[in-house]
Amino acid sequence: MEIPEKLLKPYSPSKTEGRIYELWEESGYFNPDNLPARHNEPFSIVLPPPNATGTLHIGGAIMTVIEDIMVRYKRMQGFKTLWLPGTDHAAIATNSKVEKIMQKEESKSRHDIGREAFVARVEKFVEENRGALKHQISRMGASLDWSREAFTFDEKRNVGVRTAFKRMYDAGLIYRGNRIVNWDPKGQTTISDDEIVYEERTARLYTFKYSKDFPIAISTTRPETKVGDTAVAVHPDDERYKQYVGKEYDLEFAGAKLHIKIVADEAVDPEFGTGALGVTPAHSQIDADIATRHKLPTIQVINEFAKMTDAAGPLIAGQKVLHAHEMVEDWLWGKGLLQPEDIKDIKQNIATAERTGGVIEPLPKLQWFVNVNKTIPERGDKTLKELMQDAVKVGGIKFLPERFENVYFNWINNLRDWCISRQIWYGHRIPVWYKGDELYVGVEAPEGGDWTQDDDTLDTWFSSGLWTFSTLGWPEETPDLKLYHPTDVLETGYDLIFFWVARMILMSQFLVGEVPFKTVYLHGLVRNDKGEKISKSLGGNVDPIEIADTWGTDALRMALIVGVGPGSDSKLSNEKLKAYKNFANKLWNMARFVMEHEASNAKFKTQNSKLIQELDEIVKDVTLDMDNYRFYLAAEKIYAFTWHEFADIYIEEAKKTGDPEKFCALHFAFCDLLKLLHPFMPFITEEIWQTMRGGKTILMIEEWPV
RNA sequence: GGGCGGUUAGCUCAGUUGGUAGAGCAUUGUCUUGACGUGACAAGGGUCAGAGGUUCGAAUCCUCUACCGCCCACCA
Repeated sequence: MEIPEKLLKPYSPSKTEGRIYELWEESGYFNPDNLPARHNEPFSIVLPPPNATGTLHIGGAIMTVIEDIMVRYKRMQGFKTLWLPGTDHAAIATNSKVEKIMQKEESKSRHDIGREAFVARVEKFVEENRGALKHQISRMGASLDWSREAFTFDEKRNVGVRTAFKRMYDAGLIYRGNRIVNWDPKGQTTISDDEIVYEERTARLYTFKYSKDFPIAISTTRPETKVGDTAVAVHPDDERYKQYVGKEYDLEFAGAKLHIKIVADEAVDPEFGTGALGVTPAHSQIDADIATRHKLPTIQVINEFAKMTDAAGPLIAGQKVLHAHEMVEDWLWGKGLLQPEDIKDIKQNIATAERTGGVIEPLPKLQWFVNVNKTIPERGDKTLKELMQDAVKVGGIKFLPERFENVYFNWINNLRDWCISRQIWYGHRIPVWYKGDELYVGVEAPEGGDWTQDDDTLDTWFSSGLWTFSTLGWPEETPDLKLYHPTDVLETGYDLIFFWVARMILMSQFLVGEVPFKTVYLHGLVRNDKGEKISKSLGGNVDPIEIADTWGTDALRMALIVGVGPGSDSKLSNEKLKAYKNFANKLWNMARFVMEHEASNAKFKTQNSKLIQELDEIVKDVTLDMDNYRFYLAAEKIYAFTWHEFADIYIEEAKKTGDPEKFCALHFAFCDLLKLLHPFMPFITEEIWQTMRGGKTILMIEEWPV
């Protein structure tokens, strides 16, 4: 056989990859509707939608690669394989990113340009980014069905979100309530419990009495909030304070008039500080809980701008929280209520907002919530919490690695009602309209004038939670939805268990009445040579496209996969990339050798060939690994066999003996090895296949060897 | 305060149900052999964190300890 010119030179990814991806796209086989008839049984994965804010980072690359491996494997096995792409509008992330850009470039805030102009601006930004993102995902070799591409904020998904809201509202699972929320003064919005990042800081713990006459000393790190106190709580068994429980005191503290009741509550730790807790119901979740139990009044003394309200009293009203802190401290010194020994440094976890870094200020606010503890008659009187537990306990969802199931259950046990309304502008507007005292909830705006829609938008995870079925056409009963839902595998990073995996289970269990997926494969974080976290926010950015340019996409894929089991963090090093780049070239030369020595006329008996016997073993072994999601092992095994058995032993042997039967066996085995390798190194294997077969068939849909 | 993960060759990591340790890279030596020097052959290198236990036998199971890392939690 004549050897093409290109095989005489080293393998060139840059001259190959674009052309091969086009070949695949033109074949139409990314779309399961176009697959040959043997592809019957469905297999589906939805791509975790990358944020439309930016470029593909290394975490997005590993996600893409793992899923592409699964999908290519299943497609070759004959499944009607759908891998559905999309992007996430990532409401809060995008909103704050555009705000940052505007602040930096024009020193303007979103309030300066108004809602409409701001949203238009964000949409423009998103449109520019989405195209780039698609290109980058394709560069990884992703065999995604682009004809079904979705966006969490497109019209169809919008209908899905409004429908979900309406159905949950009608079922009493969504309610509007005045409760303590996590307020981010910097981002000017509420955030959910999961969007809080705790930072350890040293804080000063002050111990003092409200006034000379008050019998009990309290401890606090935030004296300025004490103007909002309505009680002092002690442990019921605390002998020191038993005589005071039930008594009430009127006093003046830092210019504010307080009415303090002494209450006994189990939540108080008698060992901490003085064992007495000044209860500030408006600005602490635990205090709010105590206040509810003891029917205490709530006084809001801090506003949305982290300034003291008028209720804080004339001394500090209008002051910023930090300044008020100093003023109250000064007041305490001046009144002789504080001595140097009353101030201690303690370690404290301070709550900050994930996106803006702003210090969270708990505030009472009228917001929308998802009730996770309400029983649902149409779902067997279970609560959302229980439905989420059932999905894993009896619904058959398996986590990989299994240990994350405990993490999941632990999260559910601690779950409170989910605050879903946000005061940012970019996102799904809450489908609620008001007219006077009337309230209307609907998929579309109510008929007639005078209705005003709720200003708030929904938590971005509300729409992400619908992703497995909103992408398939829900709420319509589409053929796609019937065929591909529940999806087979959900593959994502373990850091998204709470944000996303749990929310998808919640939404699917209630809205569709089934689990959203059967297996959850969780990948770890990719770190650099030094073991540091590679992330956009921390700098030290590693661009997967740059790596693919330098080493070839196939080498990058192998480097990301080999030796990296689910759930474990990994390191990406140049040594590893080099090793697999070399492997690609080795494979290239094997192809040349096999083609040069093709002995198509020779007869050979496979049962007599040791190579073929060993090949059978490796096929069985690798197939078992693939079925059990051990891609890191499968890849390594094929690599080792191809190089160190097939090439080092069998090619050398054939060279020495010149036996035509041996060359024939080589040819046969090499074709199977290309198939085994294809999910991992799709570009070079397809390129070799095309060269050997003269473009007659396409490796992507060849049958997986058995 | 709970929970989880890690600790195996210089480096990065495998080791699926327990049977006297493996890979890649790195190091050293040999090979200017027409598939490939991005190669081949070969060599060196580990008391599998420590202690105890179960077992005929443990890197692998159990207990404890140490260090590193992560997650969760309403100690104000």
